[in-house]
Amino acid sequence: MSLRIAIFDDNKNIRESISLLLSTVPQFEVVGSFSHVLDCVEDVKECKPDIILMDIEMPGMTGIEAVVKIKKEFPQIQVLMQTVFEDDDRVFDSICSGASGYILKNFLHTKLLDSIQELQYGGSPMSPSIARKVLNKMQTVATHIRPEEKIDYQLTPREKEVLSALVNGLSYKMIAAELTISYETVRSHVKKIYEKLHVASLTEVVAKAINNRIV
Amino acid sequence: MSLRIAIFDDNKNIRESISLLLSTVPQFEVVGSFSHVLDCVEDVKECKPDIILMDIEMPGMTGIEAVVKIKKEFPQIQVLMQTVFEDDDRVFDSICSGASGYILKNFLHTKLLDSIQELQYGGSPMSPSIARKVLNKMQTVATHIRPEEKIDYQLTPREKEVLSALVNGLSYKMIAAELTISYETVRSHVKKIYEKLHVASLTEVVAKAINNRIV
DNA sequence: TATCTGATACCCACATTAGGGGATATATAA
DNA sequence: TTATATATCCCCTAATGTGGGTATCAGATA
Repeated sequence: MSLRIAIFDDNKNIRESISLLLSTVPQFEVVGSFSHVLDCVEDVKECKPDIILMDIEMPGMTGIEAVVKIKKEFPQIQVLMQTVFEDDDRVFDSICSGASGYILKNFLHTKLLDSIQELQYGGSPMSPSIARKVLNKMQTVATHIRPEEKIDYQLTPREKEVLSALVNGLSYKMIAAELTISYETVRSHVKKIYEKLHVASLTEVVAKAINNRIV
Repeated sequence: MSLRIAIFDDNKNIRESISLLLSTVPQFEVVGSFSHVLDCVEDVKECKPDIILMDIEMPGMTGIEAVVKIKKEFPQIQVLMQTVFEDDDRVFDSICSGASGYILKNFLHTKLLDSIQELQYGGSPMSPSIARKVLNKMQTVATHIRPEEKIDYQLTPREKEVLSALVNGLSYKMIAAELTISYETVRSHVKKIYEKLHVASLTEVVAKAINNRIV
């Protein structure tokens, strides 16, 4: 069973040398080769690739934006980003866009064939330095979103209801109506919430509630 | 220049076969081989490895906990996790613990040597399926922390300053003092912000600002 | 039984924010 | 040269929130 591959790269030489390289593997079939991604969705619809090799820097629209569009239409297609750059933003954005692999161009000649096969078998080929960046990012992101602030403020169920209503922008009156309790009761709950969260204004409550994912 | 390697694995056969494998490379030197991690910090202090091969499942303390301790004391040491398991939690926890690579044991015989070298040169070796898991996690985490709705509300720089002060819980008075403008000016800005964000109360402003990461 | 907590409700006095105006100065764009 | 946008300031009234209390009642706990 052959594997259909499409190439997006604004450099003609690179497209051709990649094609040549791929042609050495019998089951690889280059079904499309494009110099820009302005019509990428149509192009992909036409040539129906299993795997796309996507350059990042291209005129008009970047490969990253293209991947977003393509993955939206054809989520099953695997995209391998290839670029000369390895700045954090590009790497991170590529991953978020839905790419399944990311290799630097100076690894192309030695690793491209392996990478494609790895993709095919459910792996995510990455150049070593990219893999390291990804892991580091994971670490910082994880310790950033997870940890600490998952303090338990010991809010009662009712207080949590009030709190989430507050975060949704309701006034005390509206909350009273919503929960069918009196305005004064809402006030009592809010006072308790203030105590428990150690804050002194509604805006602080809302900020703290959202940032600490209490609601 | 030789590379000092330590092994932590409760299975004696595995430790020995790894040692044997590593001994085929002249510049690799196995400086320690341990069946548990209960004294890992002391062990590491003693044998001073550059790289540690860490099994996850071990009696007493898991490899993941051990990595946390080791990286705290010796942050420059590179740790390669090796395990038969690839459930999301273990993988994710390992990465958060500070490991620089993660390979499955059934790849040990073919990939261990390459992996160690990759580590040495600043890469992060991962078995293909692990790499995929990591990328997927990144995607979900990323889309979770930076949710789409990055709508541009066209706030002016000054309005953004006011907004971020609001989110930090400051009152109009305090903001006025902070920005050295009058209370009334703060009010004017806030009015504008209300218009632009289509909201009608401070709490909504704060909630919207945080959720859409305007600030 | 006595005490505590969660949820409910009320009062008063004061502070702050909301909503409706209008005004001035400056720079930039049409 | 009018507009337009930004940033600044002011007034007044109504609505809402803040801080200090007190009180009832049910249910769990000591």
